[in-house]
Amino acid sequence: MRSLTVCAALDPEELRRLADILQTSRVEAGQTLFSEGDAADALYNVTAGTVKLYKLLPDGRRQITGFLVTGDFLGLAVNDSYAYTAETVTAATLCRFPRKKIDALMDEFPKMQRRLFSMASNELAAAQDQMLLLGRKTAKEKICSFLLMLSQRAARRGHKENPVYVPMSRADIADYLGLTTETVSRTFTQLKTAGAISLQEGNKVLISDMDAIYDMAEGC
Amino acid sequence: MRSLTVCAALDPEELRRLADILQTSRVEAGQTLFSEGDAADALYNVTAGTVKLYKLLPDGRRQITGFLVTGDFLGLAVNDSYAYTAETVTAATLCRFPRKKIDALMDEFPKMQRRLFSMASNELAAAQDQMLLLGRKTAKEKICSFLLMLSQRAARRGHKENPVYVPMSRADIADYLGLTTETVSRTFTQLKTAGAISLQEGNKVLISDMDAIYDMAEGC
DNA sequence: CGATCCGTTGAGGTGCGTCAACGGGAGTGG
DNA sequence: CCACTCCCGTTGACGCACCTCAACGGATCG
Repeated sequence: MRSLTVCAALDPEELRRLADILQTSRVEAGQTLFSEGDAADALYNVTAGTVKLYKLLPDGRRQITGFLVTGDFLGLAVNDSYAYTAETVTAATLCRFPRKKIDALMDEFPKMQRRLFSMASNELAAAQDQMLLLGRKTAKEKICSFLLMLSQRAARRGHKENPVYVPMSRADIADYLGLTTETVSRTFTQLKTAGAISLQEGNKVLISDMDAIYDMAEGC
Repeated sequence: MRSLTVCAALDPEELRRLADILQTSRVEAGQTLFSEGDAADALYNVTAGTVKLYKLLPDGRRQITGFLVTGDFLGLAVNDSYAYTAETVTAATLCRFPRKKIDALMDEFPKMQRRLFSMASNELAAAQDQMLLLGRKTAKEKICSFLLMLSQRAARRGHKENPVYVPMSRADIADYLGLTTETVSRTFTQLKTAGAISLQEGNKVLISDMDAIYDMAEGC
């Protein structure tokens, strides 16, 4: 079994119990794991690939609230129903924990609950950063912040921070940053022309002037 | 001692222990409780009044990430430092829990930790709604969503849902919705002219056409 | 080799921001 | 009691960052 972030703080006994209840599954790109409003009967942990979460308005406008990668969990729900849709961006593998069983485990192992709480706190902080981005940053600042987020996340997972792997489409990036695909594309071109980045094979972005990207992410 | 939302699920013994460590304080309007980057040495629970949380960009642009009222808690931190500034909107009373002591209590009383986790999950869901608002809604949709949020929150706390008490300034509303004060003002005027709302004495907004506000909040 | 999807680029429009002015209420001081 | 100032909300005129609509090229696939 792959090491799971949720489980990092657990002892062997707890891990064994967890392994008993999880189901691992492989999902190809572009598949819906669950939809907004579905009964929230499970918690998921991403062990490979990228997953996006999004909410829709009645007329189809979409806001992507997060891109999840290895170690992230999804499926926290409020009223026993999911508040967002989850869809794979790339092929992915996930661990599925039935909610009833995980609730029971949380009572039994406070350390696990604490770990989940800590992860939820981190997500809350990330959500607040994203609100600042959506409410107050310009298109260029949004794109630079986005690239930096991906870079820093890759570094934290032990991958190289540059070039950055950007598996999602322009449409997904736009719906994450509150822009249109055209504006995303134009802004990439601007940054390319300015010599701050260059686009490479395989959906990779080379940040050639990291300092400039840092400054532009915060409007300095 | 007033009943605290964090404590709703606790038994008398737990409540007594909690009462031992909390400090209650009265704070007037416009005071800063703590600033972004400060050492996060305490958790707070609002027992009266309204508090706003915000983040700043280097050039002064501001994003308010939430307005907290009675029962809400604040002070969750990631790296032992606060990720946002907290400031009172109206005069308020708060309970302050030193972090070290609350951490110890959480280990002792899993029910309390569970309650905090559940509140964090709710905040996460609210944050995702706010991202949809900031990234994809128009000014009119934002204002209508905001009024509905205040109305529903008042109802949940046992107050009447209409008229809605709006204690915050146009500038605060603007920084919460990703707009300018002028646009907030103009949009209120539009809604007033359309007969959907009317402004009353004492910072109250009467929603005269609730259905219209509902529809406009989601772009129907 | 047509069909589809995705990213890019251009031309033009617009919703909201910017800048400015004004009026009312609250606080202050004479 | 009356100036005077400050702050807040409102309104108008104008500009622009980003959206909309459209066209096109390359990649993938049957």
